Amino acid sequence: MSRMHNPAHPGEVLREWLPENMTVTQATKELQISRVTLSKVLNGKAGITAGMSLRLAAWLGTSPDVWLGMQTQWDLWQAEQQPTPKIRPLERLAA
Amino acid sequence: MSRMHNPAHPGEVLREWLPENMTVTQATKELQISRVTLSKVLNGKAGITAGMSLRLAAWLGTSPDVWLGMQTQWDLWQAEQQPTPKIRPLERLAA
DNA sequence: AATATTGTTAAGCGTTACTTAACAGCCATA
DNA sequence: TATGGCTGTTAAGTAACGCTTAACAATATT
Repeated sequence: MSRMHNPAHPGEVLREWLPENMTVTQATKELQISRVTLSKVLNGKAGITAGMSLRLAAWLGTSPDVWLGMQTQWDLWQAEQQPTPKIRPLERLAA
Repeated sequence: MSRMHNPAHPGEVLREWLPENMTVTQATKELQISRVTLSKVLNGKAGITAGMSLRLAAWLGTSPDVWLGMQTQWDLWQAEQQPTPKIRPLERLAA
């Protein structure tokens, strides 16, 4: 029992946080990153790093954990989709 | 107001989860990774990836989020220690 | 004493996030 | 119409990181 739905890529969510009229170029000036970097994030071609989450948090007034956590969940789901080797649970001694 | 203490590296925490008598070599056989990989994680010379967190979860009977979340918090703290560019908060229109 | 096993370091490979340069598409203005 | 400035995306190059196998010194085993 865990994540069952493909979680949205953080870039998709980020899109919704940008004001309608705001261009990518404008946003990158505020965030002080290159246009390319933001473009790739928005298109799901790059992930959100810790540093990026700090920038987003400072700019959008959220917690950094929101963005980084989203990325984490996405990474996890991706990893879950790949065949995992069968690992036998460690037998712990009862306390 | 946020993280103020240097969070422990996930590898340090992982150490406490390994049974006293268990060798790194043994653990890596269970986890099906190389000795080097686990060694580096335990010594804080590598992070815990999504795939690794799944392995640990399967083996130790925890949620993967525990390990990946720990890594996330560590990454965030590291990023916070570096000088962040001053970003002016986005002025949102009142609803 | 010789051999095996431990954990770590070295070296190489593949992936990814970042940058700047280059590009095609759109819009304004001369 | 052309021309120049803007848009967002792609191309190319660099640096960092996680992973592997090979090699090593130190310790344990036979």
